[in-house]
Amino acid sequence: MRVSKEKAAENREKILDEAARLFRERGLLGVGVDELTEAAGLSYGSLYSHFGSKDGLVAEAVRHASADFALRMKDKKSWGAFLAQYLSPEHRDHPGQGCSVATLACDMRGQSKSVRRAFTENVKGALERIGARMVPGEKRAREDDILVAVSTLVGAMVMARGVDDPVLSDRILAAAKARLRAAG
Amino acid sequence: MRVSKEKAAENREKILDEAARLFRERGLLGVGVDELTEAAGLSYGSLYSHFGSKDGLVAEAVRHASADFALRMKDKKSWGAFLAQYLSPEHRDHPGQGCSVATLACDMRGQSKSVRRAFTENVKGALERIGARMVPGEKRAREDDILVAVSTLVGAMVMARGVDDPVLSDRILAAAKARLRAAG
DNA sequence: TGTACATCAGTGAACGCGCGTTCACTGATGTAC
DNA sequence: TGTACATCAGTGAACGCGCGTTCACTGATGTAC
Repeated sequence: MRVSKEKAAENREKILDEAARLFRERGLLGVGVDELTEAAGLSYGSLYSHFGSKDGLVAEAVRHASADFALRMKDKKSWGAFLAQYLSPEHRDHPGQGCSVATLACDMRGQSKSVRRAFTENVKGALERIGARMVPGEKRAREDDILVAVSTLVGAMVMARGVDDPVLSDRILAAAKARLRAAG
Repeated sequence: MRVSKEKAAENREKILDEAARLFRERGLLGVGVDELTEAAGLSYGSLYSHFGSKDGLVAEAVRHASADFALRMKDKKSWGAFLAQYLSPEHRDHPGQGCSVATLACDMRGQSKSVRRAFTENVKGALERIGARMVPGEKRAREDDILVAVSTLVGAMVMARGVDDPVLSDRILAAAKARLRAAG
């Protein structure tokens, strides 16, 4: 049945929230449309009213996930505080609330142009936000320094999540943290 | 029909070769058993004679992919030669012959214990082989330096492959190369 | 060396299952009069 | 303000499709005598 415009906008936002979380937790291929809409308290048909297709939802959810993580990191203003949070076991163990670049980079394989474009925007946004934190005050960090720092952050997180050995996983995060602290 | 032991061993190896390539190209979820066996010139039933299940094949193929890449990099003896090859656009554009850690790290999400264990062995092997190249002669590189170098290599490759913007992609590789050259 | 037969690598029809998508339908919303 | 009705967000049965797996079968291999 029809619902009010306010309720419809709420429902759309709820689907995006759940999609941004579930896609980061289990990957773009790992979550089906029924589970996405059910998590938002709706039936699967409503996804097609709002987004046209799963691919359409994915493109929006990728952007939504990036905005969500940026918001969560907003209070980590210093480079040290940002690093400590990013390279923490908590971030590693809760990808659903974490960095969308680290969780979705590998999922870009075989995705549509619009999804890849959304992901690329996420990367550019992350470079900008992280670069702004690397040097206090006006002086901008060198572009290469930012690229290398983000590569190290993402690589450390991806590997720490991939390995089965908790000791090695912790060591990967700690090593990256120690190194990047010096770059700030 | 039954085939000779030599032919059976050959067929098994052919399946592993194709699986190691296809899994790196399109992900562990991106290739089905019919395609895997067809690429090896066999029918899908034969996979179950050799490996018991797709999961069984995946665990062996993950190891196989790592050994394949190690062999391809064997002649890149110096740190500089290794870096130039690893962070090249050629490596980025041909994941099927490339580093299994960079291609399969994100695919570990939701995999079985045996597959994750095989992947973790790959990571440890990569750390050892890369560490050996970082410092010429006897002196061993510091453990943290190796962990950071591998994180940066993997992160740069994962991001360079994920983004849609070829200029940004090249810049990610170049920045990591310039930085890591100094660490060698 | 020749024959009989047990072994087993490989085949492919058939299975249940979950996927993304379509579309006729429902009924509250919001508007026209 | 009250009534009639067009709109459209949301529903869920049904679709075709591809997946991983099972299993009865085939027939060349390799062994026992």
